[in-house]
Amino acid sequence: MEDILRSLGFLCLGSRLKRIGEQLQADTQRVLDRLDVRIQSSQYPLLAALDRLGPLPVGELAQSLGVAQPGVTRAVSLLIELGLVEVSPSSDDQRRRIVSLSPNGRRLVDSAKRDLWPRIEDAVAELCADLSGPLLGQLAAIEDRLAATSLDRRAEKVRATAP
Amino acid sequence: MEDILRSLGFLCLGSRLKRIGEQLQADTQRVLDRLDVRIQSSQYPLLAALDRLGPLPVGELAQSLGVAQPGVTRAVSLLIELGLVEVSPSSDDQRRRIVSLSPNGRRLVDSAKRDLWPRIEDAVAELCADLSGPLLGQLAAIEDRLAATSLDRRAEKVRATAP
DNA sequence: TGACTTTTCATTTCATGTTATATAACTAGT
DNA sequence: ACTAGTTATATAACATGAAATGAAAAGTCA
Repeated sequence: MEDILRSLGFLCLGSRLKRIGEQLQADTQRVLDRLDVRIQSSQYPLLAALDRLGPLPVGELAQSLGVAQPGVTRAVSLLIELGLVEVSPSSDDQRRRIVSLSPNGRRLVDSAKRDLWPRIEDAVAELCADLSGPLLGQLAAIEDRLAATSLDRRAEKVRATAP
Repeated sequence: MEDILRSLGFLCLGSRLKRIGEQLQADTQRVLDRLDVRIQSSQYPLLAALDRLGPLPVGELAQSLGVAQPGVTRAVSLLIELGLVEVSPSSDDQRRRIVSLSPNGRRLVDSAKRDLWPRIEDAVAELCADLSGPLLGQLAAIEDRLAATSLDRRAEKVRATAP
């Protein structure tokens, strides 16, 4: 069965990037599910941003993640319910709501930095190893490699071989 | 403002690919809006698949597009409402619904192939021109170029310079 | 032939992105 | 200090992806 997005090349690059990205996220989610982490893989970038940059107002968080502000507002509400982040009003500007990691969120991030993220990063790095040349060719290689061995299988192998 | 997804590299490659893909699609949508084409840019791959492969049942359409079947069912319903595709039952298997371009859909695809798609393809090709080396570097270059000149602006320029 | 399994598609539910808009707080100009 | 504009966030409406589930048709096998 012909892969239309691949055949169309540059014309459908947007759809194709989205498709590959979604597959990577879905595979990452499977890794999380297997480890009984109960958050969505897509929430990690927000937590990582708070970890890296410290407490931030909603708007700056959106900017640093490169997404629209309503998406961050919604994600923050969800993470508050899960008890992973907290919000406090800014002292000098009552409109701003400063988002920060809660103690539980801190623990989650610390353990992810130690145990989870390196594994995923290694799996993705392995997936992209030795790629070079034009973008479309690299994307095709990634798709082929993913079809042969999904990212979550790779993540297991990485763990198995790491000391 | 630090771009977290970029800083995190391979760890958030999935989110990053999605983000770039969404931006490309949004820019493409702006090109369509300006030309008063009233369909979503994300519908074009489906129409292109029917154009390239001829009438197809829903399942094979989903497979050739690399998306899940419910997405295709929904997109087809929408395109039927717009009068761009038609569905007919398969003669030998009553479960299958064969999707094909309607006369209006045929006209839309033909005009897009002539006027629209080459312009978008050229703009994306220009966006990705002269890229080489590691994937993350190419993605960063694409993001930087898009930030400097959006894809819809590039599409206009391409048209302006083409004879 | 009749019961069980598989296949195909539709529907539902949910996650997450967008844009548009409402509201509250801040800022400036008179 | 009042009015007008701007900014920060929340909310609503919509688009689109996935997974789970349901229902009908086809296939299989005793």
